[in-house]
Amino acid sequence: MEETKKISAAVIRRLPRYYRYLGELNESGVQRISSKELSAKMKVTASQIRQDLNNFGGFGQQGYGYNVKYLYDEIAKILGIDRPHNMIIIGAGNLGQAIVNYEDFEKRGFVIKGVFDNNPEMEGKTIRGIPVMMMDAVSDFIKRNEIEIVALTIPKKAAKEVGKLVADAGIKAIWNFAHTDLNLPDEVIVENVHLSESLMRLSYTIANEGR
Amino acid sequence: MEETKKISAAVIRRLPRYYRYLGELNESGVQRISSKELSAKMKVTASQIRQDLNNFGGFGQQGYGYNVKYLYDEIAKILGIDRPHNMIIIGAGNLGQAIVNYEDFEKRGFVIKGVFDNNPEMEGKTIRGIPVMMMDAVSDFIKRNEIEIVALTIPKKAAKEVGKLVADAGIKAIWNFAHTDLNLPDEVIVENVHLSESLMRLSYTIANEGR
DNA sequence: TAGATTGTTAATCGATTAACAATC
DNA sequence: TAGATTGTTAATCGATTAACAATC
Repeated sequence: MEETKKISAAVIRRLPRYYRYLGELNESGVQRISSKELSAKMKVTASQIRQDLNNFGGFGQQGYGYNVKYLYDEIAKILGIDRPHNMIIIGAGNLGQAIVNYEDFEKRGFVIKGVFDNNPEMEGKTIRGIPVMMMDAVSDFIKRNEIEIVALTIPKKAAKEVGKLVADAGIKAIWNFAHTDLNLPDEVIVENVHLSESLMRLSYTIANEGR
Repeated sequence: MEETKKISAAVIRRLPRYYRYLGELNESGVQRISSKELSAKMKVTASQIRQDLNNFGGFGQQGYGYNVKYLYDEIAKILGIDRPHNMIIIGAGNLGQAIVNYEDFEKRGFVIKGVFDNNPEMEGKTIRGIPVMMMDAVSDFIKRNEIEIVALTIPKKAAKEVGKLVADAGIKAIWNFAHTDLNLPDEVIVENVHLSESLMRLSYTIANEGR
């Protein structure tokens, strides 16, 4: 709530990657690391690492470097993954099922409480033990189960409408896999995963390689 | 091959979004649009649109704006999606199947020629008519079928090794869904889709909202 | 203590926005 | 022609890198 300075999107984009590397170092039993060593591993400058981290506090120690486990835990706090987040999936197609079945999200505290679809044949089924429900139940479910996040894995055509529906139901954030922008009020957080755009960037690089 | 000036990653990141909006305008029968109108729709500045496009050429006309269909086609060329790209999927799990079943990629010219896995039970099966083959056949298949792109939808543990395998087989680009960096030679293009990092960024925004 | 490495300020580099002459 | 809007240069803003004093 204090909100001193605004953290740039570029920094936020890098944070999960730091977190991943620190997690791996921690797993391997590494206890300390300097920005220089980490920079070599991650192929970024040591200066950038120090600048990025110092947006959030002084986590290191002169002459020593950073304690891996400590920094790892601090970044978890910054990322807000030091506590669970309730999530539902809307769209029980292949992609929705892939997300449900990918257990690592749950390990990170993203708890999938339900899956929703509008195909009556799916009703009553479960995916990895999680019940599939019909769309008419979604608003109620969000309110009663303190759902913070909706993963939208439905076709583009329906996405704007369903986005509005869950926004009205009080969802905090939408993880949007539909190939469209949702155009919701500013207080609804939207994180887009546009796979087709990613594939086009790849194609661009192929077409224009030679760097 | 002429390679005049280097296009920044920021511009490339925006190109597919322009392409998407222009496609939609074209579908709706809109024939011309000014940078100002487009900027209002896309919520970017008109200046940025003009600057971005002028990296690749003068596609507009003073006093008129841009011809939607023409610009759409030109961006397709820039993105290299004016010709087909052969692709294989390695990893026939939920995510791999989701990509195979998502027909829009094929519409854009990304032709999936095969799916590979190391689970013997999958051998001989097909997904949307595309055969699932075993990993020992992958190198040969790449060479014989002019495969340009590999989508890697396998667990992190195996990803580096398989990445090296397909790089050695002469693949141009890897669309990497594994939660790891591949560390391949520079000539191999890697486009990462790290879903867990996307979800953490979303979580960050929840934890630090109030902008 | 001497050496190492952070935290932070300053310098550089690059990207975005503004402005406007060119021109359709 | 007059009005509109691009293409492009200049100004601003922000992000990255370099440098180094502080300090463990």
